[in-house]
Amino acid sequence: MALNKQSIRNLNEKSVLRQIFIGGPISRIQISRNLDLNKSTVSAIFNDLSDRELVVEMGQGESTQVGGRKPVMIKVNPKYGFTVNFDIGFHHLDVMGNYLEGTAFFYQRFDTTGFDIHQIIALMIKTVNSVGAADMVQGLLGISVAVHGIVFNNKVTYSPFIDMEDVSVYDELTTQFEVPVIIENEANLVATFQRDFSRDSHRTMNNIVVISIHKGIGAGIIIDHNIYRGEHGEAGEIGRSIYTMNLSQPQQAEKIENYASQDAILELIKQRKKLKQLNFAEVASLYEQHDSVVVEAIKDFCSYITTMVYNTAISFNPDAIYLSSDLIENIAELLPMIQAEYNQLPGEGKTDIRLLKGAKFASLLGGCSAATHQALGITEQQLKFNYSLKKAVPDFDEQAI
Amino acid sequence: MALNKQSIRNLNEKSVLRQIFIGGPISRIQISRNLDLNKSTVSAIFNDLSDRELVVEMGQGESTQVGGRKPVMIKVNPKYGFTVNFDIGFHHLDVMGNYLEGTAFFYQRFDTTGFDIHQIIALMIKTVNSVGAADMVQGLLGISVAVHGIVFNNKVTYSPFIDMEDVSVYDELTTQFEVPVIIENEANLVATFQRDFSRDSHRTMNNIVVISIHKGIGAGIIIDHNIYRGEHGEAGEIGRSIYTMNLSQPQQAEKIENYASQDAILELIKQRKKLKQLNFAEVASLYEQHDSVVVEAIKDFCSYITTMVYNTAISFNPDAIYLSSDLIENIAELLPMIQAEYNQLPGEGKTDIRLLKGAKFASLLGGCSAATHQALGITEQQLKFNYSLKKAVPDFDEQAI
DNA sequence: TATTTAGTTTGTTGTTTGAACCAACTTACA
DNA sequence: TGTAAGTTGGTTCAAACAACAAACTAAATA
Repeated sequence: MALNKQSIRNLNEKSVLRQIFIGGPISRIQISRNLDLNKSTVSAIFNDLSDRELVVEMGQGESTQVGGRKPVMIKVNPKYGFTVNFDIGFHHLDVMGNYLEGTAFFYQRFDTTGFDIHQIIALMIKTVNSVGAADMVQGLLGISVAVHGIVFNNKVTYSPFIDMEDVSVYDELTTQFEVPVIIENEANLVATFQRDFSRDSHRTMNNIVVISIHKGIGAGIIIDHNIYRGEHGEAGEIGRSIYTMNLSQPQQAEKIENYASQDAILELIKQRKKLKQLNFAEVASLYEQHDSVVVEAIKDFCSYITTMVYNTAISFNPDAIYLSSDLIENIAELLPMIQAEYNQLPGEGKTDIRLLKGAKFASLLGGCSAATHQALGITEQQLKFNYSLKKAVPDFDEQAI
Repeated sequence: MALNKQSIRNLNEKSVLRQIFIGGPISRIQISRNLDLNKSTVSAIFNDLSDRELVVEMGQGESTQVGGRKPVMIKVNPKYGFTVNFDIGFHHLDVMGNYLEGTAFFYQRFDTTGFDIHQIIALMIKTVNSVGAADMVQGLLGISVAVHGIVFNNKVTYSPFIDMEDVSVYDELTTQFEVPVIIENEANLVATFQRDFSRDSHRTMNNIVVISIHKGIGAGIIIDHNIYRGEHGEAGEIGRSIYTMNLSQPQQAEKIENYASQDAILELIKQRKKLKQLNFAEVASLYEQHDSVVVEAIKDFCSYITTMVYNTAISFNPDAIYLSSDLIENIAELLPMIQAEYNQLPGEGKTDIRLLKGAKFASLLGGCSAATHQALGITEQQLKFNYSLKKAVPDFDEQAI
């Protein structure tokens, strides 16, 4: 498609809106300079956006220079509307409500043990209806759902933990609420979170990979600022990789997540120590006590992860690889161990390996980003969001992020 | 950057030119329909392009319908100019001259055994000067160089087979010829060839991976129609992957290409059979004779490749994976063997595994595409080229492609 | 001749642009 | 303290320009 008349203003409008989004409070003149658009054009577009109440003026900025009129600072109107974002976990449903610029105003975790997919969807619908935010121009703008499985075109094509019974979450929510609905793989949303909410890097990252290690192992891949899904949404399912070169019996090849996932490690420890129950805090505690079974299991875990990280770095050569794992988060020694082992492997100028900060709300916030992109029609370009949870999760320490 | 006034016409001009490129002979009205641009706009843009002699009218098309004026067909002007494209091999330098639309008019292979990089560059410069094509509007439009190594931003950062001595091929050629010069990794150019020259698929492929198995093993990755290079041009160096999970001694981890590359397999056979010399045709012949050493080595080779292909398919989930390998090309049984073993591995709706057709000239033609893109300033969008070698390589059977 | 389709011409519309202008601020200086 | 000069932000408005729609010409079929 070429540029016909409508698309021009449309695109420039989105570019200006994006500048206001990512540039925080910003003046018209600065937008004009950033976009190489005439300032009168920017003014005209601002007036349109302002008429639609998408953006608001917010007092004057500083004239730090040699004098001259102070700029009028512009920002996204947080009262324009909000998104509601879900994460369907194994035994819980997480919900977060976010204003347009990302600030969370609501968070809740529901226990869904024993729920089937119909009950979960009913709970989602009920929750969306209850999460009204007052004084909004538009109200609900979009809904996102993080799914632990494979998703393609808003359809869940593979769900190892929850039985989807051929129910389409997308259809159910779309018919109920007439706003954009996004169903997306959890690892992809975590990667989106890292891209749009993180402040952990000064340099701009074009390509990042998030390796999410929980029940299984999956990678969320951002290439050229966009989620890379592959042909059927199956890209990054690196837990299914085969590392055992058992040449004589290819049929017996086993995927790596069968022994390298957190669940596999926990299961191993439980078996060896003949335990019924075991959680990550307990593993961490046993590890601190130098329990030999746990130490050995963790050491193997690190080696597996290191190899996977190394091969992923080689395949994708991203700017950084982020690890999202409760085990690694709970045992402080693990990340340095993995990094040390990684650095022993051949190669120069190795990829940065980092711990994903703020993993607890990552998929929800990533979903907020995806839903907001969709709601504003800015699907091609990256946005940057406010990281502010204090209203929704008062006891959460944001400084740690 | 937003759309300022200059960029609009510029972009539409490129869109029209691209239509003419990929749409073969095409009429103004068809372009207008394809691009959703008014036909008068298309006419105006055509006149501009025609004034610059980039495109030419070529007689009338058919009016297959119920009557009406016949359309005037338009095509790219093959006499506008040409590109010169090199492949620096281990012991040879390949050169091809191509008209704007891809047709090869010149091909030569030079033996460069014993040459250092200075001599190779001197030979390249001499060759470009001699490859004048007559009656060209612009003459030389661009130069491409395929390199077996890692390239980033037109700089060779790693060259395992040729000593680059800190010489910049890019600088040498750019100062000598004032046209765009492109230095690019060989596997990336082969992937570009597959994208832009291949006729082997009806469906449009967004994402493809070419695995090039020669002295080493590297992948050329096309994501969303563009070469994916990664942060430092190192993406797809999958030969460096580690598959041995020797947990106790990570230092001893060995990269897969040390035993899965063609050179490794040939070396193994040579050792076991105590041979001094061995080429692919001889291996093929020994394999047909059921030579046990060769059969076993080839069987292992297939298993290694299958595993690499499987893991690559899992990581990237591309539309198809193409294999470029002399061994697989020379022994007809190999591809079916790999495919069969691949299909035994778990997973549904598996990625297509295919043999790259026309491997011999793939990097040159991929370079032609890259150089032409650059010369026309169409870097964001895909072009499709004419596959015609008969003028340059009369004895080559194009039907096999 | 009626109808259909391709392409051109011409005047209209919408968008960016540049220049002039107004607004508001800082600094210098009387 | 007051005022003029200089600087920067933002608005207004006519001009430029690209895409567009409509009317037209050209050339085909039935």
